[in-house]
Amino acid sequence: MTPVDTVQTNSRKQANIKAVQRAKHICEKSNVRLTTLREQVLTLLLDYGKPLGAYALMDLLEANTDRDRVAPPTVYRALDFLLKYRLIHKIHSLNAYTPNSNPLREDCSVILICTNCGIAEETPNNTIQQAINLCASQYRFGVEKQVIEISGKCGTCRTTERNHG
Amino acid sequence: MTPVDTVQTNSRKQANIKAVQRAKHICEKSNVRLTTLREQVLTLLLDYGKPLGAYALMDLLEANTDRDRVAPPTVYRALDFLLKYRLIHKIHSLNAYTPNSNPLREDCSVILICTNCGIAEETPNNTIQQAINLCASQYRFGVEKQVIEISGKCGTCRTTERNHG
DNA sequence: TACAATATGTTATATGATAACATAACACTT
DNA sequence: AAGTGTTATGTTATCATATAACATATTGTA
Repeated sequence: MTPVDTVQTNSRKQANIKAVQRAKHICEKSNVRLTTLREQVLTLLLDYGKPLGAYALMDLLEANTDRDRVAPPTVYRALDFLLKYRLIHKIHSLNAYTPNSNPLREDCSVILICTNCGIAEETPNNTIQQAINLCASQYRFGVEKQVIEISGKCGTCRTTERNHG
Repeated sequence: MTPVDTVQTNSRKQANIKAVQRAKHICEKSNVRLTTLREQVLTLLLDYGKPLGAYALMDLLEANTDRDRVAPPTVYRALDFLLKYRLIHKIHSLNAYTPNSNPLREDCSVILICTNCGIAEETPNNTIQQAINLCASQYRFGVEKQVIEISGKCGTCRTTERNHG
């Protein structure tokens, strides 16, 4: 697979390779296969560095692999698999997908989405998790899934704006 | 407009009428109009009692008003207006819309979505809001919008399950 | 009334996701 | 290695959600 056309530091490249290796280990432990397709999708998401929609992923698959045509079910099935094993997140407010930086973590992951640069940073947060659990218990609500997506300007973009614009 | 076909207690009917009145006041203060279409959409959402998708709303508009055909842009524009003035929320994890039970409140609204009965309950929550603000400030992230959607079983459904099933 | 601004109607199309069925790859048994 | 069940992918069609672009109508105001 040819590398996607984004600027990547060497350390990020290394981190992405490690993320794929971790994914492989997780799949092995669950006795499921990180097939070529699934690995390609995960790698594209890691390398791109920003959330990608399913159709953008289809285009990248066609551009960066030897596949000629990729139909929607192909990529959606790969995404479903990666979601199931918590290797990626779906960002509902963007209809886009992004790697899960820590698939084994159980608690709440908050996603900070920069409306300026498009980067979505994930952060574990026990405080928010506790607040949600308390809130839910007050309603006797049994939590199964939670979507926490914060949009705004990231620190980097805010600093840049202050200096230039 | 004929009432939508759902069971409604008198107190809920009254509450919904008041919610529409509040919406009118809010629009007056902002010098914008809660037109017939917009009021119909808001009323349908209030009466239905559960989140509704845009296309379901189109069907209900056709069924419950004297409109013959309602095209997508018609309902989406009404939804955009109601969203802008915070009279409704979009639930991203469902692609559906639900009334905002307190349009004037500024802080975080958490939405508890029951996967069993479909009811989405909204709850203001200062604790979660503070936790989010703290989390964001640690990343020097400037919050503009937040989506907090919790899915699971509501208290009522859990009680019913315990007794019957 | 005439005008500008706002709102709605109408047609077409973009974007996101899945159903249903066919084929291929894998993994296990004999 | 051949057969068999399971898992994964390919393929076509379609559903579901949302918007662009332009036409017409309604409203508020000079």
